[in-house]
Amino acid sequence: MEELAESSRYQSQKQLAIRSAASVFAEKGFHGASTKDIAERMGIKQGSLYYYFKSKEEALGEVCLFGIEDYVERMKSIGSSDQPFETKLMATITSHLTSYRERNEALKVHNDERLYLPEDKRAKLKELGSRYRQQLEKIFEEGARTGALRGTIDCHFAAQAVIGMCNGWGDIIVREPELDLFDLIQKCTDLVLNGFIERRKTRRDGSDAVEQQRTIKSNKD
Amino acid sequence: MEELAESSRYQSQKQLAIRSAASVFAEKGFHGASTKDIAERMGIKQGSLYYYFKSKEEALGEVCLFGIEDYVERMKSIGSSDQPFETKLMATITSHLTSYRERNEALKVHNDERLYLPEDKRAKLKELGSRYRQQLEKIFEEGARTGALRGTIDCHFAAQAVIGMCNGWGDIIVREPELDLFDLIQKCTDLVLNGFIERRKTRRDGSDAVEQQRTIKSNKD
DNA sequence: CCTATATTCTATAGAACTATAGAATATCTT
DNA sequence: AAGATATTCTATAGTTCTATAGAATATAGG
Repeated sequence: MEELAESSRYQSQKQLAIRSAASVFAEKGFHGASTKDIAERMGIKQGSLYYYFKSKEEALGEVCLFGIEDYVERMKSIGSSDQPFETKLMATITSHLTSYRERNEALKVHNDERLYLPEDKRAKLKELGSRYRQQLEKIFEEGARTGALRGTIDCHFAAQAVIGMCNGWGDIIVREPELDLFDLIQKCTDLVLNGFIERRKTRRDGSDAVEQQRTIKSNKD
Repeated sequence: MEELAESSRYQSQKQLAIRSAASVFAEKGFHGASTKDIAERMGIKQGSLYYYFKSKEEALGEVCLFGIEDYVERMKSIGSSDQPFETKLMATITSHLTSYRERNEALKVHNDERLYLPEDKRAKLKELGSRYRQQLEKIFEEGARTGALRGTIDCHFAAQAVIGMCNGWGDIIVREPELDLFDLIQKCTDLVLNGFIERRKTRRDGSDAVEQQRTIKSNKD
């Protein structure tokens, strides 16, 4: 009688509260956003907001964690699916980029405002992020085992680089609603798989021509 | 007699003020950082800070613009140098990643706190960022012209993706001082040039085998 | 309609923060 | 040393913000 009351109009405002907070945090940053701003966006008075959150930090916490579990879960199911490496990679990139459009404010906040979170939530968020990265790392490791990847690939690096690149598109995706997300997903996947350089030229010597990757001259020091 | 007084101890504190502000902004965010925090990190009292900045926003502005022109300039000189595409790309990645270690707080602030800047500085920063991206885009375009790049590469995408990936390493570079930056630079360059997948298998059919890039199956809809 | 519960409101205490003014001290130049 | 300039300090006005308490209103179920 008190656990789940989905049917009534009661309780239904909590999600609106989280979304309002997310949107104001995204716009003004955590400290720039006042509880008055959030309440007004939600259509209530400043004091009333404390019915939903017992502090501003808690509001940020709920915003940051809102839906993130699902997101990590999705990553996990991609990893354990039966698809070839290329497909898993593309699915990951799809999931990551798409989520920016689906829940833009929340993710933007998640990226920028971690540091204002109370310690426990920050730890949880860090752990979820780490789980997410490890999941992707496993996909790369499997790709390496099955020979889909070049042997020299550092899987830890690879996972981090892909996540970084995807996050780099986050702001742009949020700012430019007309951007063709599917096109972007394909290009990102293509970059990660194939890189940018041409490989037309065939070897002149009779060697095995196992690798045609170009190496780059070090210009260190 | 009033323009340049480099030798005296006067004037020398301004840079410290900017660095202090940068470091506190990076830690706590713009609104989270109080002028008291900044002053204390600098070793002076709160009120004294206003000798250097006439407002907190101005401090943020100086932090964000501090050194950025040089940075964009360096990018330009890379672009106009006489090196092959691969070298230019690596130089870009080197410059970008190295700058995080050199001036970590300032760049972190630059990424996160743009939105609190007064309009004019924000515009300037946006313009500098845009110049930076265009410069990199030109390098890609030249690579495409000379045949170093695959014909299908979208240079605008490419520039943005590389910048995004580099920024993704920013936090990590700042947080982990023991990280081997040169190793990271090489891996990033390698990824962008070659991608991750193996290309060992040679074609069975007698075709020209011009491209061995794998394409990925669309799983849209 | 009545009771219980959920939601919102008003009003405010108390804390923190920005920016300014003017006095005080330090450093430079001659 | 003396005057000029640069830097820092103290003290404070005025503003804004968070969080709480308790009253008021809305909704649900019998």
